[in-house]
Amino acid sequence: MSKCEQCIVKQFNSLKYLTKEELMRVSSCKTSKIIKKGEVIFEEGEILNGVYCVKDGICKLSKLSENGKDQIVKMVVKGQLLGQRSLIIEEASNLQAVALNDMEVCFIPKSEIITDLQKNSKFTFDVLQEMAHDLKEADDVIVNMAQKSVRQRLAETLIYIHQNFGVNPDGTLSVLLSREDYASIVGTATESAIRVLSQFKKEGLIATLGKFIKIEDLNGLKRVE
Amino acid sequence: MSKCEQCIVKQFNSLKYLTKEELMRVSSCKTSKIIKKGEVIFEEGEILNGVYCVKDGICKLSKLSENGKDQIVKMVVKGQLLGQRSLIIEEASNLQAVALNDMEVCFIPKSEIITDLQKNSKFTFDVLQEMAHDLKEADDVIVNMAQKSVRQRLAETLIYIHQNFGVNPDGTLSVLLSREDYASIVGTATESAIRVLSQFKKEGLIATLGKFIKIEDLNGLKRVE
DNA sequence: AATTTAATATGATTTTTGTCATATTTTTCT
DNA sequence: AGAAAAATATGACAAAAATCATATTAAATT
Repeated sequence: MSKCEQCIVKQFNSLKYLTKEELMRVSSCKTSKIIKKGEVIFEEGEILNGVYCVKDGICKLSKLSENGKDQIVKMVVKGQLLGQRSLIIEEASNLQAVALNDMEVCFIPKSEIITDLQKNSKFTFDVLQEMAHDLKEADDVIVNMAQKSVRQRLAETLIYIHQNFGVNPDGTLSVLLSREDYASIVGTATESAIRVLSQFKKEGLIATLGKFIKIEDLNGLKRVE
Repeated sequence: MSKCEQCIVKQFNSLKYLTKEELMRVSSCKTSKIIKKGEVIFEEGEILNGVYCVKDGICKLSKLSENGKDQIVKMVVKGQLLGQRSLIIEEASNLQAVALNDMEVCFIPKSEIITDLQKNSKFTFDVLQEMAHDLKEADDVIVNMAQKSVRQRLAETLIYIHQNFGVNPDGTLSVLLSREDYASIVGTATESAIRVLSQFKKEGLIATLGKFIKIEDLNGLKRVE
């Protein structure tokens, strides 16, 4: 199995602040996992016994609302950690994680990482910084959810994905989401998401190549009201 | 001026993990402030040079949406810290803080607290835990905003205030909010908030005593759909 | 105390979004 | 390849919420 010390992925997350010794210890007890598209990584309410380091792929974090609909709260990509929060507050996960495409993740047991979290202050502070950043982003999502129209939210979602997760060589969004996923990010009915995307297409803001979406007019999308 | 070492308020936040020496240092450079109801503690976009420890009173944290409406994202009460996030990520505040009643706060300069944040691992870890908790709460708010009706959100807001901020001797909610504030928490038009509250009153779920709101039927509120 | 201003309240109407029904297309499975 | 299932699309209608108008009440100011 590959070693954490040499793993390029750790450069993108807080693990880069572990010392060589700490990394070797983590490396020796981590387990690598392949997760297929659509598979559940962990369930809402599940007690996590460690964190996942995403080596490849992307997943969605969602929460089941009382009305039975899933709400996607965040997407986690290659390079990021998954499940730190539950570990830190020692509670069951309040989110479900599902792979959006085939993934490769490393699982690091709680016992190995928790000491670093309490001893290595650089590491802890970096986790803290990332969490502060996530919180800021969450606040922005709250404001958008509360104040903007479905049309605006969907436009912004497309822009967000474009900017944060990149595009394929042909310019289509590299993250492939179903209409239901889009609805679940925006917090609307699937039919409404479909309708708005069709509208965007008619207006020339986006184009679809098979299942893929391509942003044709980024500034136009930014102007959507 | 009173001393942090003896201050009861610190028991409710991460400052309790500072050592006696650290506390004395903090105490010697903190400044105490009285903030009147309605006054701005800090503005959105303002660069904070420290954190506030709330000794008494309550304030709202809000963000101005692009459509010109304020969205209240969180309320901070006596015992809690204010402004940690901006300090941690070293960015301007993305929220505005306004006192909801007369407040007493202590301002701790950044320079004094940042070293503790990087050296005292117990302190850092506690801040991390609080932030993880806030993030979980923020996720729940996102789901509620996205999936629930204004009626439901307002009912839940009343319950939240009741449970977290307590009641006066006569049973009315101790936090006094305008209808506009309620609208701004729930993310709706002021008229809609007023309408729903009137409806709740007609249904016997709440009563109003002057400007104060009293929950008459907690279980009924919980059942609101 | 009288006047102005702000907050609360309510009706009428429009806009936005959700729901249900039903095609049509695409994917999956045997 | 062909059947079954799932995803996408669109129309018609209902429900929720926003907007605009206008009272009414309460608070602040002189």
